[in-house]
Amino acid sequence: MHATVREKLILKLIGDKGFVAFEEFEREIRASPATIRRDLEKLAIAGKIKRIRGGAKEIASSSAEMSNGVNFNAHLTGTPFYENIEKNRSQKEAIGKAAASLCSKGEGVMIDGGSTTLQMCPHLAGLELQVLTNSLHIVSALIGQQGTRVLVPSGAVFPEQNIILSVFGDPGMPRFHAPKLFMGAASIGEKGLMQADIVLVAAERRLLAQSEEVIILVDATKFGGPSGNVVCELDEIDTIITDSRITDKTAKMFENAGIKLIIV
Amino acid sequence: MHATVREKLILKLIGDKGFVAFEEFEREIRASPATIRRDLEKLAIAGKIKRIRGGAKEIASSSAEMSNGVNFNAHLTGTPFYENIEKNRSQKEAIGKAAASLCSKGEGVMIDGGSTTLQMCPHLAGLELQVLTNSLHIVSALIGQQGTRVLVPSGAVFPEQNIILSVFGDPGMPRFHAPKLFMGAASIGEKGLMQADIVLVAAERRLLAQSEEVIILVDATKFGGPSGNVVCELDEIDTIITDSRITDKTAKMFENAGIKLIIV
DNA sequence: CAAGTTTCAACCATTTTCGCTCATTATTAC
DNA sequence: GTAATAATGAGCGAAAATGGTTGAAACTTG
Repeated sequence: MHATVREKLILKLIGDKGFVAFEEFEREIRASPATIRRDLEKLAIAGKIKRIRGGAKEIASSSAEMSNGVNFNAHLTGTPFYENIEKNRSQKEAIGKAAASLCSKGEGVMIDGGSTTLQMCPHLAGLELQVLTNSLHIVSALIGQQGTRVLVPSGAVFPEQNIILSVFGDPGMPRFHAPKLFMGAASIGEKGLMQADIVLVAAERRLLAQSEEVIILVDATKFGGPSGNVVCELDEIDTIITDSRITDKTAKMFENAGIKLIIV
Repeated sequence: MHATVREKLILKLIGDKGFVAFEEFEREIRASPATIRRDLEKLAIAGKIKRIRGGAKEIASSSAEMSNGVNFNAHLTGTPFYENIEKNRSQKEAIGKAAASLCSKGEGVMIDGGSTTLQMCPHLAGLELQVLTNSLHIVSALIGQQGTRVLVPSGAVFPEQNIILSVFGDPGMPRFHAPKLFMGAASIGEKGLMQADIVLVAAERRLLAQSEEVIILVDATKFGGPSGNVVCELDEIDTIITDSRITDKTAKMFENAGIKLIIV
């Protein structure tokens, strides 16, 4: 059996079942264990699959166990990302549109990555913004827009999250300072804004340091969610845009913290 | 059996199954293995098929192979860039492979954007390189590779060329310094290396300033091409990788300029 | 936490495949 | 008909892929 055939078969098996045990590969593929292992390693290095002890699984399911954070990685492989996009889609669209309407023509803004902030992008066309973002998803969403200037910081690309993050400790984009920062979140509550992934935390803190007005985009399912890593306290947040499913109690809590609430 | 008949048969077999093992060619074609190999090589050079060890497969899945990252190219479909990828494709693949073999494990390198340098990327998997690039095409080709670290400079995204270029005049990535720079070209001749687009010139001069060894990847159709903007003189170039269609006269000219020539 | 089991990666031997050279055969030109 | 050129076939050394073995690492169980 030839290498290309084995490769296709492996990808097919994993595509079907999500996870495939090594034993199953041995059964399905007419080749020695050593060869199968080599194939798996090659595919893992190429980023097509993820090897785990006892077999191999698709890339996507690795981020599914990253619990409920904004799933950037899924954008790479397809289905789970679209699930995430579809989740609360109409709310996210409305939130994104409202966020876009806060931008003035020609302004410079920063946009953090996430499935909610991503929904801003279609509405930014024609505003002639200068957008600084560290998210490659945002870059790809904005790159075709005429008149929108996209800026990125220097740094290393983190493929799991698809963001650019300077590893030197410096901001990576020293000369840019924006009045507004649009940011998503895994969850938000009394203790502040939280992300599940610490890489995202590091990235977002960089952006926070360079911004004046912080605007958070979250659908109402994110309130009081599971614990995570605190990105910032509530008093660093200026505005929250969310949907109407927010409870009065939660709304009151944010208003007491001095946060402006926009409900769409 | 006549050459033209064999050729048609080969293309038919590959068209049907996608991948055909060499053994199968031997069975279907009444000719010696040596002849079949020669036919395959001819077709591969012509860009009709793709040879791989153990047989040959169809050329398809050009971007599918490397598009497991974010799609920065949606706005570029139908542009000259895609035509360029197909032009002299097999030569570019061979050149890219040779260029990749110059990299040592764990090394830090810079890769300029272009349809030829893009062909390096699949061969870089597993080398655990630190790659600095200003080309989003290169980023998306490398982003899925486990172990390959991708670095980008800060700056504005130029959508026409899909590159990141600092508009402040600074290098955008001050702390990175790489031993090797891999670069393409629109044409190259006695006056030096040339690009048609002045944005590319600006971007490449930044990279040149941070590199020690400059390696140029050009297929042989680029020699003595049309006039353009000079990126650098010949004496700044250390190595040129090209295909065997280079003329003796041109080869002599480069060697006289002290350039090491690698012909694939 | 210790013993036992499973899984894995690294190593080496074997097989397969490839590119090169050279001899042979077919084709063309004169 | 003969010479010259191109195409084909065969053999050989090098490179790549594969298979098997072994010792280490990770996980499990008592």
